[in-house]
Amino acid sequence: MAGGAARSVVVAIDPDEAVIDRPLSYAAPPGHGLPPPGTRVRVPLQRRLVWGWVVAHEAAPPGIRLKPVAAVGEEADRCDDEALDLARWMARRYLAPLGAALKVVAPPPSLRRPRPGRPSSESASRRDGREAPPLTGAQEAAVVAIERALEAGEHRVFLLWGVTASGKTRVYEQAVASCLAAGRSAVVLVPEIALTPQLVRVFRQRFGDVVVLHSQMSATERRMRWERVRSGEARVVIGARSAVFAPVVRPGLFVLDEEHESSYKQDESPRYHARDVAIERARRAGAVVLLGSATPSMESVWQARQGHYGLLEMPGRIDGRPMPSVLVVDLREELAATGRVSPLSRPLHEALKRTLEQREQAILFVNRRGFSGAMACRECGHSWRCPHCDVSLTYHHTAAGGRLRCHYCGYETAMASICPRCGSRQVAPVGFGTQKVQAALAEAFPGVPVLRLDADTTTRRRSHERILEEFANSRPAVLVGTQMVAKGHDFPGVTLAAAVLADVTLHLPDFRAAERTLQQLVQVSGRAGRGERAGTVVIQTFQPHHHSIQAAALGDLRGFYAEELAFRRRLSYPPFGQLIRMVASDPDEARAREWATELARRMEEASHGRGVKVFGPAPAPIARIRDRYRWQVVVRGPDGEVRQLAGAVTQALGGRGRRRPEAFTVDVDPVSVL
DNA sequence: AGCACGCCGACT
DNA sequence: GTCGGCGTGCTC
Repeated sequence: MAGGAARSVVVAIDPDEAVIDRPLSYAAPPGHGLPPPGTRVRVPLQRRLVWGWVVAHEAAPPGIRLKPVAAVGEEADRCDDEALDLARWMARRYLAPLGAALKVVAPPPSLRRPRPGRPSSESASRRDGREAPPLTGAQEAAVVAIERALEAGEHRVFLLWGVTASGKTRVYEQAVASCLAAGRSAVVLVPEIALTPQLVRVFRQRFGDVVVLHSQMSATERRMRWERVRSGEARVVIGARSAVFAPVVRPGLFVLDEEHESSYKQDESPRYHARDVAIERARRAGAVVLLGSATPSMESVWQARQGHYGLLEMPGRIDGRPMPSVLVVDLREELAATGRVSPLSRPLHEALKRTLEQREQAILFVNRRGFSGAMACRECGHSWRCPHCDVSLTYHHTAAGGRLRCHYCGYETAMASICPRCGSRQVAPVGFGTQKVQAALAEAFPGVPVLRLDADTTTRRRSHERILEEFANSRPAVLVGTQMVAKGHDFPGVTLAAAVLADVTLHLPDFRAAERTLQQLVQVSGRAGRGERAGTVVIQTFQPHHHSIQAAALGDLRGFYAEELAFRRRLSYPPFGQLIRMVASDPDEARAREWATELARRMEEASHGRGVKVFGPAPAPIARIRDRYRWQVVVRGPDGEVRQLAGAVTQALGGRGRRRPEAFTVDVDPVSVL
């Protein structure tokens, strides 16, 4: 480059190719100008070539001979300015590397050139005009409010707080129709796409060309669908978390169904929350966000109460159907009366019997997969633990006999019959998981189909759908499962829903424990009585008077939210303050500990007088996973401020000096501090 | 002195 | 992720 101010490009390296914590500078490719920001480029790094994205231009740093960009990617793989700006926002908002943020907003990699013009296997013709039932008054009111905002083209966020079976899906559907009528596109997010085939069917029938995005797609398929969205050919997208980045043309509406679900938070870098990303995209595009839930997050309820979100309430079920009646079973009394704790208490057994005799269906929610909780020795209390993680092993029934399995690293070993510590043969699994409940049901109600839905039964493709379909077609039948049974299904034949042990989530050392428990119980309850016949709910617990359980039983959500918000305010927890969790992990415990200690010291030092509180350093609640020791620091403080502080401190610490731990993660707004 | 190995920091 | 530099500790 001859004389003058030589310019160079700043490139963020694709984090899958190399983990580089700062962008690197390169000279223009030989014989070309500087590729514009967003361009995918291949650049030399040491002795290889890696992919990255141009993120800026700058004056070439003096005194360094820059290597030139080796190749420029295709125009179709370029990140447009909108996506690039969103990535920059995410990197700041979540203290994530820009490369990681770009990875999720960029066009998915195209392996082969997509054949143009060939319609994708899923595309369907438009079938508008389906006979839809008329809207209820509450639905109508909600739709009108949303339509007004859409017509005005203004950015608004609505919280659609409707009890289970109040018909929220119909509101989404109408909102999408209005959005399309306004010439704009809509993105509908659901917690897990595999669990919502019904929603997809309804939307296909109504809107025809609906693009579904999910993680089990091949790369080619994903790219083809993505292109159809970007071109404006498809204007309705349904998908899980990552679909929030769908490159819709003129976005007008973002819907988040079950907005309180923690699956909207990505648990790897960039640790974004789809709700926040949707709101940010909508703000930039002048679009509407519709957050729907029967049990909204504390954050959204607070925003609505502050008047920042419009509140749309639907307090009754469609067709005036009654809310189910709830029975709380005190397991302490069961224990006293029967001398043991069975997953099926006498009242639950009775309720199941009635339900199955009437050829109706039941759903049982169990908090733990596998057969039981920990394996323990009755004589000396010894419990079997994973040699690689600080957790108990869980007993599973398999074809190969009893196995003890670690739910964190997958370690597995044969079931023991003798205690290694005291030699006793009195060793048995304690507590119960989905497998044990399934077995107990099969024994108590021979001949009745008992289906199980959990992480162990849904490893294969489409297994979710198959299990749910089989359940839908069997009467009587029981479905047993982990949280996935509670998520938004609409089985009109279900008249009984039960939480087998409601307390489990209450014991977690997490400030959201009460909120989670309430949400789970209300969602479980919501599965019962959605059809013609009224529903019954059974909640089994050792703490029948806990406010989460009482609120779920009485349906007193207002009371619960008021109480819980007061508690959060008192302790400056979200939504009244922001949390950031930082975890250092390393095979060498001292290294993890020392890093966390230095981090806490610097945070403490920098936080003076800024209302920031530092917790730790402390071993993480699960202090070791896969032989990595984990030490954490949690900071809490005013929104934004604490983030800025954590950003500055981690960056300073990341410089030279102390030996870095093998992994160091920063989680802004963690869903749990576990 | 010469060399293998593991650890650590840097990568434009 | 992957490379080279360097210190440690062993061998010739």
